[in-house]
Amino acid sequence: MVKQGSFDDAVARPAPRSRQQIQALLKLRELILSGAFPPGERVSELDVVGRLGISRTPIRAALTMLQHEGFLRTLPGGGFIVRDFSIADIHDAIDIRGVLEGAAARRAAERKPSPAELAPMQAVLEETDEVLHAAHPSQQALEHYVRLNERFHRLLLDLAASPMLRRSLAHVQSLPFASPNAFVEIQARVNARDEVLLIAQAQHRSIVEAIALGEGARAESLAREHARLARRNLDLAQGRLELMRFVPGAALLREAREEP
Amino acid sequence: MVKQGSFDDAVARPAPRSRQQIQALLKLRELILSGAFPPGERVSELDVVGRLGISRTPIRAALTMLQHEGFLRTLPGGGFIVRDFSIADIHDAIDIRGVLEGAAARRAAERKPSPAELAPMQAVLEETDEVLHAAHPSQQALEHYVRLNERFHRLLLDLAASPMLRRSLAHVQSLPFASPNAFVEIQARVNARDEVLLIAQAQHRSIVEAIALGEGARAESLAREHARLARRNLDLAQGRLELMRFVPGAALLREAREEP
DNA sequence: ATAGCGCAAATTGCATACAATACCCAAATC
DNA sequence: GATTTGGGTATTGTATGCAATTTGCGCTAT
Repeated sequence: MVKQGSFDDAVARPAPRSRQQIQALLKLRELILSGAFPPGERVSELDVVGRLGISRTPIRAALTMLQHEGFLRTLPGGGFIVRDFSIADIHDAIDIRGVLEGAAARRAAERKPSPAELAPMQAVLEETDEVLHAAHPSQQALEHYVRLNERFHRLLLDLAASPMLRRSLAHVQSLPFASPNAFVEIQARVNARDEVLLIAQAQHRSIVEAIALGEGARAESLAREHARLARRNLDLAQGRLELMRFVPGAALLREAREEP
Repeated sequence: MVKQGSFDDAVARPAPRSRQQIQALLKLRELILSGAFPPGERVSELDVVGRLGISRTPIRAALTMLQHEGFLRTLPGGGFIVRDFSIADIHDAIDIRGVLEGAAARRAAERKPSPAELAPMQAVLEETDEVLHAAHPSQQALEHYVRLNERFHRLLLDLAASPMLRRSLAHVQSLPFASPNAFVEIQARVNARDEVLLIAQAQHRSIVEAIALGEGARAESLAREHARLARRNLDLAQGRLELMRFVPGAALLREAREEP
């Protein structure tokens, strides 16, 4: 009934088809995210060949994939350079994620899903409640929460039943700091009592309620506001270097320099 | 002041860096859109090599680009297959474009651009008025309108000053039937008196007005509604095969078959 | 001293040989 | 007769040599 997957997850999974390509993609992304290739530095194919011990062909493929994911820019004369990101870029990405998830929530609501269809989300809500209330702050509980959070957002997207929305969101979230879980780690460190997580959970509940009632506009604005929580967590970490280290892709961040 | 381009137009221009890749991409896309490779058919590399007289390397690059553009899907065992699209897919793509352009309009309004910044849009509005009122329906006038329409939508995106929005919209519009100009041709054929174009122009005016007044919510809903015009034009053509031929990418359309 | 020109080195783009893998059909066995 | 297994074929994945382009440096001339 819920026709989906039509648009292919090829954007989400960059669909590397062989072992060498997979290895090259994973290792290279890891190297970039860890700062081994600083932003602004040119990434030469032969350089990567030397570091990974893989021949140029699969490495070129991986470079193109990383370009589509947003980590690399192409140079006019050919070749790639590592992108850098400003805080404004992250704000921007989070906002667009909010717009898209808002659209997903609206479409989910307008489809008026049956209780049976909503059951998986309800289950996530309840399981999250247990995690938040039973367990005291622990790394394990946090990881459990992260998994549940991811599941919630995936189920929301499923309910929207929109291949194009799926494709667009996957594209946006290929940037690590645009994912729904991007700042959970930070928020847990800044606020041991998980206050923000409780707020997030309340928002999840409201979104599901709005969807169940078919209240599209409400669902949309709630989902948008929900994305703002990530911005808030980011702003909390702003300026505190010991926290900014936990921002995904922190190595690609350029601190705001050259202010008048 | 309007920081832009940060996110790279690499998604818009798939950034082929050499002549062979460009040729392969353009010719292959042309072949697919013209129906030379019917939907569902596997596109073998050697087959394309035979048809285009270009070696496998640039052809592989072109194939992956076309996959990212949405025309091809990857097969589990490797290789590509031509995608097909349903009317529902087109509706979906148009809706998401509406969502994104709505977000663009809102952000433009919330930035409260100065009259100087809005001048280019005002100029487009006036020039479009001239085209719509002076000229009687002619192919030349229509082409002029198409150019102006494209300019309007590009300027709107510029005003939003959001790299991520730019990237996402480019991604969505890589599918030809998701572009703002996709159905202008059809509408002109179905309704010689350009009624719909007048409506579109009125909507353009309202959007600019809302932006100028800083009315974000109004600008957003207007832009969304504006995208619905494309849907309406598509629905007008629905079922009339002599019109559906003019839908961009018509060769990739699968008519709704196997209904219960 | 500086600007412009030209050559050399480095780097990407292209082509192709070779390897690995998936697919298909046929044959044999249960 | 159905199922499974084997091999052969087709197709994609990988590596690398060669060509073309770009970049940067040094030399020269003004």
